[in-house]
Amino acid sequence: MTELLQSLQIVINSQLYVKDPQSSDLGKRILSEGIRLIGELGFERFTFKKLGDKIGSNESSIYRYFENKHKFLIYLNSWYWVWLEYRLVLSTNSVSDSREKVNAAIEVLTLPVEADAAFAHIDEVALNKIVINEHLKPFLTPEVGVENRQGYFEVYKRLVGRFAQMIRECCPDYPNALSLASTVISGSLHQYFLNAHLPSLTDFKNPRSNTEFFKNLVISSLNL
Amino acid sequence: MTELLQSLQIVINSQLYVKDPQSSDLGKRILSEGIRLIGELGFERFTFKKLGDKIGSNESSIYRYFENKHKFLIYLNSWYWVWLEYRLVLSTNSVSDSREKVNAAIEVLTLPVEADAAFAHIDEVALNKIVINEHLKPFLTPEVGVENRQGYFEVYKRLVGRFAQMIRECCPDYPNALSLASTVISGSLHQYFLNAHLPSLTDFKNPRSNTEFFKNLVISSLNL
DNA sequence: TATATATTGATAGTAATACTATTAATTTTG
DNA sequence: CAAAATTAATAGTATTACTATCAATATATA
Repeated sequence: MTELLQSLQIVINSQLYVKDPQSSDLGKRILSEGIRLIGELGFERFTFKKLGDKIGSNESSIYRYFENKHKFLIYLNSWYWVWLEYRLVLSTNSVSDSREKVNAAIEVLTLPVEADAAFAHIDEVALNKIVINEHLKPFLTPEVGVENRQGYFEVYKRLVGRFAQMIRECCPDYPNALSLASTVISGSLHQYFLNAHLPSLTDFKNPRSNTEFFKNLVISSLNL
Repeated sequence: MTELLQSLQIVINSQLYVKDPQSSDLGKRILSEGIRLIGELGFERFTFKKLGDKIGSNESSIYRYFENKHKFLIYLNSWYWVWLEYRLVLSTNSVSDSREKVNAAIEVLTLPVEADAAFAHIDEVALNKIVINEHLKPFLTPEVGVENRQGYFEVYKRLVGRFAQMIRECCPDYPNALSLASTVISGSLHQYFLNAHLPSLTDFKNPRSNTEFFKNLVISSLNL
């Protein structure tokens, strides 16, 4: 739980920012309006200049918080993963049956997000939309190896690792817990994306049916 | 089979190019060196100017074949999907047992690619590497809906649909054939990516173990 | 073979982007 | 109230993703 409590403050790898955006008013406006603007424009069209205009501030001021927009995106994704890990632990911690625990985990990882009043400057629903559309972009660059070594993806790896551990506890002989965990987490986001943009590639009818698909996938893979 | 033979010529949606690159020498050099250069630099750093230099030609000449590099990437991905569909049908057509057919399909869809001498100007192995790294980029843009309506992703959808159909024939009651098909195709590429760049997120040891993971996933989901 | 036509190459130019640098104005803090 | 920190405004740079124009060259046809 120590690890969890540490993350409950949503502490993000300090290499991802120049100045902690959660430490000032301007910083928080950068986060909240940045989330809104990326959701609106998509990440490619989003620029610090547009964000500066939107918050009645200046491009150069935003650069004092984030080195570049790539790191800004990784920051937002990291925030989301830490928050999701926190919700994952909340929902599974008290569940003793290992199979039920895996089911509870899949619900948190695949069901739609609801706003969390605990973090006023972050609209988790809007952030979830960004993650659905953009979560792979931090990875899909030639620098992924270097950035991984610098720990930019630590929190995502921790989330996958935690879910994989639950799978292992459920079924110690299953040899692909990590692959299954990463397939579910990334795959579910992908299904949401397909449903929104390329619906003929999915059977997604509603979030519940998607969750049942992944529950069935996991439970039957583990021969339960 | 008509559909297959039609694709055997690797006919690509003509909206994706200005002038058919398979119709001239320069066009073929654009394809073969373009594949090499994107593989080397990654798609973001790749430019038509650099490609022009590399093939001893000019930026402006490449623009006479492709409107922009985004369409060039979709073209390359489309080429790959048509070729994969062709190999998929070759490997499954003569298999009568529906379960074996699904297994054969998973092999084609997840095992590494080997060079195909039938298409001299395309290095399929290098193209496969590009698809692993970049196949989601055509989708992850705000224009995905429009481009989908223009048929840019037809061949990918046909491939997913064909695999889904095999799943249905294997198990008519299974309600998520499309989701399962898209999860396997996209998920396997993702596992290759993770193995290359973020290996702590996967159990991938070798291509064969990855294929077994997806076979197990499908077969157990279908209760076979 | 001459000539029209299509293809390719070279050069220049534009608007937008992703920044950096500098300095001035404002706010915070001690 | 003065010093320090923060923010805003402006200007500037290199690169990118193109477009436009025109010259050179290859090819097709009469």
